[in-house]
Amino acid sequence: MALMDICADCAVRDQALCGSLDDRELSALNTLGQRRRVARGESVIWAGDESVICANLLSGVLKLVASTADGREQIVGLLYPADFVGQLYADQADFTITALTDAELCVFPRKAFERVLEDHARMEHLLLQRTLLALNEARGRMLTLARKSAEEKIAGFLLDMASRAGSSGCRATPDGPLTFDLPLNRGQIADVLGLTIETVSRQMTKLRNAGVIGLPGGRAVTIADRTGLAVRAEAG
Amino acid sequence: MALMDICADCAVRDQALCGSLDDRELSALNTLGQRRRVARGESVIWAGDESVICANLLSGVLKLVASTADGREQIVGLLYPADFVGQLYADQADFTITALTDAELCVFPRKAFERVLEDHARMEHLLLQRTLLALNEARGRMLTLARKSAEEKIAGFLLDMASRAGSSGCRATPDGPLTFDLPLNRGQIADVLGLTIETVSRQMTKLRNAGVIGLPGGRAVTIADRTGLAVRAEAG
DNA sequence: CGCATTCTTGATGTACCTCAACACTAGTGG
DNA sequence: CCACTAGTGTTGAGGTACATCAAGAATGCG
Repeated sequence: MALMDICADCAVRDQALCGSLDDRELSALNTLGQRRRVARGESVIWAGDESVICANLLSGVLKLVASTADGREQIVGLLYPADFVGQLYADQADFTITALTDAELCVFPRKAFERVLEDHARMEHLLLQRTLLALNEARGRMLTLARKSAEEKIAGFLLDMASRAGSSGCRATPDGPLTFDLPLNRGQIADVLGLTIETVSRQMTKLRNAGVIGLPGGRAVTIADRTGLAVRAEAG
Repeated sequence: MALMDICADCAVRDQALCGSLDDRELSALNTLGQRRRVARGESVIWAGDESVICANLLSGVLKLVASTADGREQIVGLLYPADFVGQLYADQADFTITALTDAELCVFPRKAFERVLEDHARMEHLLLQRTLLALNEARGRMLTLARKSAEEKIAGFLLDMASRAGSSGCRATPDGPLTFDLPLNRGQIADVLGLTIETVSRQMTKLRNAGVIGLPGGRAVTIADRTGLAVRAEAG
């Protein structure tokens, strides 16, 4: 049956909220869910619009953007595969959600998903735990945004991205040099860290000149001296 | 019975998470809960310590503080009566929680409270909704911290505090002058907004000189021109 | 009243922003 | 294969908002 197929070949079947459901329960969600591809740069949800959909992210990276009336922007969260997308129990969306890379979603009508949640305590419990984690992360980020220097912000960000890239590759050498591609361009990094493009660029070359990282070209970064980076992330 | 008494005279019985329980269910919590008074300045939970307790806040205001290794601090949240206090499903506390005013708590062992939550889907649901609200607020605050000017931060903060003070008093004149006491001193306001004491002070007197607010003395503030304040909160 | 704390105000410094030019990369079509 | 272009990243010069350092002034408590 076609409906079952969309979960059968789901790359995040076990990591996403759906992981809490058995095959029988999953079929209920199946009738609601719909696969959707979005291109890099395309928005999934606009701040201010009615909150009608939510989704599981299957592949790609999304950004969660808050902005002022006069157009200043701040990325308040990044969403990775298996993350839950959207605002439940809210009439309006507070943040704009846009694809940073081509991405694939499993989209649900918001209200219908909330109803499913009501009947599945384990799934709601998982969502609670994720939300608590996200809240802690957001609060940690408040400290970074408000109190850390540009150098500390960049160093911390690169460590974050490295651990994320490293975990998926499951490297044998946790302390050796690691090279990976950033999913964000300089402007987006600036939007994450509350800086400007120029400051991001300058700090990156400063770290390269210090021999702590390498910048082989494109969006690639190599972590040459992880402890050096960690030191700069903590005090500056 | 003495156990029942601690809920019977609870000031936040209906607003707190317990509001989701009927009298019978409440007695179960009763056997776990314990009233505790804390003095202004006293800490309830320390960052890095094992997360062994949680609580409902009955009266007073608490601050949630994140800090760097070298002592820079950021208040990442304020807790008011009926708010839930503590970190569930975590071994360690990530933030220090300290009383800004004398306060009263209804304290529970964390693990025991988690077990109660398991059996009471409605309470867990309430907690989820609160957590989602807190997450949205934290994300909004990220925009403020990273992208707004000192004037915008102060104006927005005063509007926040005014609406909080106004709502409890249930004023008849939403647009007339409103006077209230800030629960925070200048240093704490600075810690909330990611500024310094001096900048907070300067911006306050600037707003007073502009006729937008009055500073009658002590920690009192009067909102003289709410729309003027709102304008300054949005663009500056 | 006297002492400690908090708040205000001033002078100076600096980290980051802004504006501007240039270099690199990648994709397109001749 | 190489110009052509648009997007992205780098580097420089200069400005500014806020921090820092340093005195006083006001407040509040014993």
